[in-house]
Order: sequence, then structure tokens, then C-alpha cells
Amino acid sequence: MPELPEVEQVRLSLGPHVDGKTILGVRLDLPKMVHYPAPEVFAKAVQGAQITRVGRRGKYLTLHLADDRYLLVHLRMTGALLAGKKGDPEPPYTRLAFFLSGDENLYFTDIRTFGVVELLGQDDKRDPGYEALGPEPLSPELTAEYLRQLAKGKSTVLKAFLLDQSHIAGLGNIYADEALFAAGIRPTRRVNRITKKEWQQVVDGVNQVIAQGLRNHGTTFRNYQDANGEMGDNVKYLQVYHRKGKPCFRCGTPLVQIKVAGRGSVYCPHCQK
DNA sequence: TCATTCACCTGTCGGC
DNA sequence: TGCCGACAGGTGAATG
Ligand SMILES: [Zn+2]
Repeated sequence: MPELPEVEQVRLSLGPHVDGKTILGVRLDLPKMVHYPAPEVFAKAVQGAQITRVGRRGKYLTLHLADDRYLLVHLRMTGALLAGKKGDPEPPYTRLAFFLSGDENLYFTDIRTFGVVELLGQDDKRDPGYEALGPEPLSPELTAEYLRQLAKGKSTVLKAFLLDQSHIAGLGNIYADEALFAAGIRPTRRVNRITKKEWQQVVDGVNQVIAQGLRNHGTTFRNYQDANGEMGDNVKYLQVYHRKGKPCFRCGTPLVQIKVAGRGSVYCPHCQK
């Protein structure tokens, strides 16, 4: 259930295991996770390809190949990319296995099986979600003015607006709630009634919580792990997520949980306006 | 066209 | 203890 900081940590931890390695072959235990091309075609097409580097955009990982093609990977809710020594038992819930040159393999594990992989060419605009991604947190493109313009004429609630990956790339349920707490704004506020000053608070809140998540190698609640099977430490620093009924760290008021945009959302009724 | 809800899966937890 | 619904770091399709 990785969001930007978790996916970035996977990218960082995966690189040393796969950079320069050749894909000798694959085993597709759950072919439906291969969205493009058809699984049989995919299996043949990646054989012999050399991985040059691992990239990330929003919650997507890109494994670039020497011939300018790339594997586009989305971990969705419970996906993980794990490196494992040849000869060691494969990790549980392995759905796709990539057999590499060298002494390790790469396993795409996924309890809920929502994860996706595609093999794309450099100019393949085939994944609409990937193509539509908005600016990254912590980038100069993410400004109060950008968000204010984008929200003009929209009637959505702020949290749904933040979760839309075409607005900002990489926010998910945890960091959206945390960013809203940092910004002092309720998840239910209509975006067309957010002031210029508040949009700046949103930008600052998003950047702050994402930077903290990155520093702590992500948030592990239940399943998330990086390519080495390491957990993230950020859970200790969460202010509101999963703290329904507990006292606000800032004011002591019990935190409230409601459903917004179909997701559990926790906020402080005193600190967030 | 836009906003909201549902469906995709598997596992876990709380209430009865 | 056992069952059963609600829920879980996400996202596109279906629906209104
Ligand atoms: Zn408070």
C-alpha cells in the first residue's frame, strides 16, 4: 500500500540488486498482473533484456532496459518487489518471478494481487494513469497558485482533490490525512472555498509530510517493505492516520474518523478548520 | 463532463 | 469459538 515515500524507498533499495543485471527469464504465476503486452508476449520480450536503472514517478516504478524499453510497475495496495538469493526459498505471495544474471532473483509479491506490470517502449503513451500524473511533491511545479487554478470551477472535497494523481503525483491515504493535519484544514472542505493562503498551507503540509516520510524510509503499517524486506520507520511520526479517538498531539481533542472519497479519514476537529 | 461509488482480491479484526 | 461484516498505504470502470 505504498505511497510516494515507500515507492521511493523501494527504488533506492532495489537499484543495487538489479542495475546491470540481465533478465534470463520470467515465471508468471499470476499472468493477469501483466497488463501489457499479452503475458506470453511479455515473457518472451523481456528475456535477455538488461536492466540499466530504476526510476520513479508518483507511485510508479520504472525499470529501464538497455534498449530504451522499460518495465512500468505499480504496487497498488500490497505489492512488493523483493530481491532474493538464488536457492533461498521464494518469498510468500510471489506472483511474478524475474530470474536474473548474478546470484539474485527479483520477485513481485502481492497479497491482494492488484499490482500491475507493463513493458513499454520509450514513446508508448499506453498507460493513461502514468501519462496524466501531476507534479511531484517537493518540486518547484507544486505551488499554491497551480493548485488554486486547478481547483477553479471544481466542487470536490479537498481530500479527494489531493488523492487525484493527476493533481499531485504520489499522495495516498496516509500522507493526504497527514498533510491536511499539517495544513490545519479539514478533508471535507470544498476546493472552491479554499483561500490562497490555505493553498500555501496545503503545499507546505504536503511537502513537509512527504519529506518526513522519505527521511524515515516510508511508513509500515502492515505489509509494506522495501526490496531488502526492511520496514519503514515513519509510523512513529504519524499525527492522525489510524489514531481515531486518540488525543490530538497538538491540542488533546479526540481525533475524529469519517469517510471521505471512500476512504477512512482522520482529523482533529479543533486544529483543522 | 464531472463527482461519487463500486469492483478488483486476500487477510485481519471487532462485534455478536 | 465461530461467523460475518467492515476495513485495509490504490485505481479504473461503472454509475448517477
Ligand atoms: Zn488538535
